[in-house]
Amino acid sequence: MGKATISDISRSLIEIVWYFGPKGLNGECCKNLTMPEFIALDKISTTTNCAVQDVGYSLGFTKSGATRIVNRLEKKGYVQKIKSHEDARICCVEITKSGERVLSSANSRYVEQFHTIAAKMSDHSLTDTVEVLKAMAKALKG
Amino acid sequence: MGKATISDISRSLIEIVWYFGPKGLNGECCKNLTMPEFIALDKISTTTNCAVQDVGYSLGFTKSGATRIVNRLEKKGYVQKIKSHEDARICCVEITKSGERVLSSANSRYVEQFHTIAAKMSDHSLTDTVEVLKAMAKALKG
DNA sequence: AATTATAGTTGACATCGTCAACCGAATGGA
DNA sequence: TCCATTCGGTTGACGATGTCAACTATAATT
Repeated sequence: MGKATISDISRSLIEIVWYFGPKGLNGECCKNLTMPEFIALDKISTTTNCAVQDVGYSLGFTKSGATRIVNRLEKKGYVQKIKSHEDARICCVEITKSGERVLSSANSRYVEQFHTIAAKMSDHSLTDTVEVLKAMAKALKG
Repeated sequence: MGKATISDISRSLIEIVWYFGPKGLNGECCKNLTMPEFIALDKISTTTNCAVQDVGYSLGFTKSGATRIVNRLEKKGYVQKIKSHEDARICCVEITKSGERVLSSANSRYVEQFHTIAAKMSDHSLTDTVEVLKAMAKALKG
């Protein structure tokens, strides 16, 4: 038996990340929406005049990768690209009605998954758990 | 401006997952080790007579995918495959010295990243945060 | 002994993101 | 004003990664 080389916190974090990440949840947050698409769609829905590159920034993709993921979302009918009036180089990406439905549905499913897990954490209240995760997410940006 | 369609907890969880996941941390937990490889290596290092499929199970991969990731690790010199004596169909995957070094190094880097974030969470002690994450990881398996 | 189940491998394939080269539009200094 | 540069976006070629289905070999069952 090899000794357990990695620490508890690493393993816990990785398990969480793997479970809620791109490969977990059957590889899709929602029917027809991968995790990066989920993130992109959220970014688009909360950003006015969202340029293609803005999507790339929030995902850590190159501008090429940004174009590709936006195109995929467009093909699925969840967003549309509109040339900016102020600057003709920029494409403003906007979420469609269909996109909003899918985003909302993905969110529900994601939250539901989280609640299922949180319900099993007998030593921690849902509120506490949520607070820690929110604080952690906030710390990522600081 | 589209209304923010998704809930805080979804967004927080996703941000964490994205940051500590396959795409975050420069796409590699450690030089020359992707996130699935990290997980596989940990599984291998803590499992006696680890079959190729066992690696697949812990990642949620098909047996084909398991073969491929083990082969990749073997090519990098981090594991070796040994035919089982009891059952000639089974390949026991074992971590090498080099593999242990890399795993340990990836772990350090991962823990360090976590501590950097945790240090910024002024409202939550490191201990509390760790406890919540451990409990959450445990709940995933229950 | 013949059938069936299991572990693993492999070829063909789809997905996805990067890199580098490119286009067109904006901008700024001579 | 003209030209060089910068900037947003797109595209072709590519590499990485995982699945599916077909296959081999070994074990277990009947």
